[in-house]
Amino acid sequence: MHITADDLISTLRGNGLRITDARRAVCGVIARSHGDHLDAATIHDKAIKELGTDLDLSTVYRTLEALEEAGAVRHAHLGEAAVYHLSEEQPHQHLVCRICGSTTALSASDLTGFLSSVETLTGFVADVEHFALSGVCSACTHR
Amino acid sequence: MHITADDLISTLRGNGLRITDARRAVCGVIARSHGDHLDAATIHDKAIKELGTDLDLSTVYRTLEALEEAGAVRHAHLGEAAVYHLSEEQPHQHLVCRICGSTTALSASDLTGFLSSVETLTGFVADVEHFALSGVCSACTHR
DNA sequence: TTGTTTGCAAATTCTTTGCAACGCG
DNA sequence: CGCGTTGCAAAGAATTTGCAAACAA
Repeated sequence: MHITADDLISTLRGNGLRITDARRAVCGVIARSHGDHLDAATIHDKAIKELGTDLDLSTVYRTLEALEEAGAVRHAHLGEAAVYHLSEEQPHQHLVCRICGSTTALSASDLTGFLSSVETLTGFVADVEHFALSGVCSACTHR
Repeated sequence: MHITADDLISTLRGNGLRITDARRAVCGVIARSHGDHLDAATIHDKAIKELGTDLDLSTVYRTLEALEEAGAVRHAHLGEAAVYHLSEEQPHQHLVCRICGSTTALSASDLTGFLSSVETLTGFVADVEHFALSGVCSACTHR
């Protein structure tokens, strides 16, 4: 089942945090972002639209931090800015083309073999989600 | 054979660039860094020692950019700051522990299988070097 | 000489932080 | 009411850029 804004709000409340309009807006944006990975600036813009009033970027960062501490949200580094997404999404490796900037995803099932061999070899439990893999996409290769 | 400072200097000269004390110092630092991945601030410090006189950080960045454009040097993102290294070094994946910050390397041979399957699946030619893989090292797992 | 480089300082980009006012519970 | 939250403005950290002076070729 999909996570809703209310689920996120409940998570915050469950962690003893107070519920404000700012947090409701950010939770709404994240909940509706399913599949997308948004950076703080984008979340900020969308939250302002959702809210009607203004909202400080630092509040967005603080809310994302709270959601991340609560385990509901995670962030990844695909390029310059960090992008945030629900932690329930299934892990996938991002492949970012250094030429055209496009992002391709590699599903979890295509990664398991690699990850278990990494763990066997080094004892390292990798979080593929966190950093993108840089490279050249097939379209740019054929040019 | 190992790349020397003079090789790097020749590369720059070959690209029509002028040779200055600043560039000689940066090339020297990079050439002697074999195996290490240094960030701009570290290269800056070492270059100043090598040079005796002062040297601006922006000059270090510009020299690294020139070396990178010439194809002699590449950079990777392991943490906050970018790190630079000779491009002749054999590709290896960096595994950075998000708990203790330690870095483990995974050799090229352990990666070929994974990389070729990525290419088969998506047509994406990955540059494992560029971004580190985040995760938890075995020492931190056992704690 | 002359077009490149450099140092310096300021601008940028993303993110964090201090603090007084504000508002949820 | 009391303490968590917010907005604001400023601090940071890494990197880039504009410009006039200095310098390699």
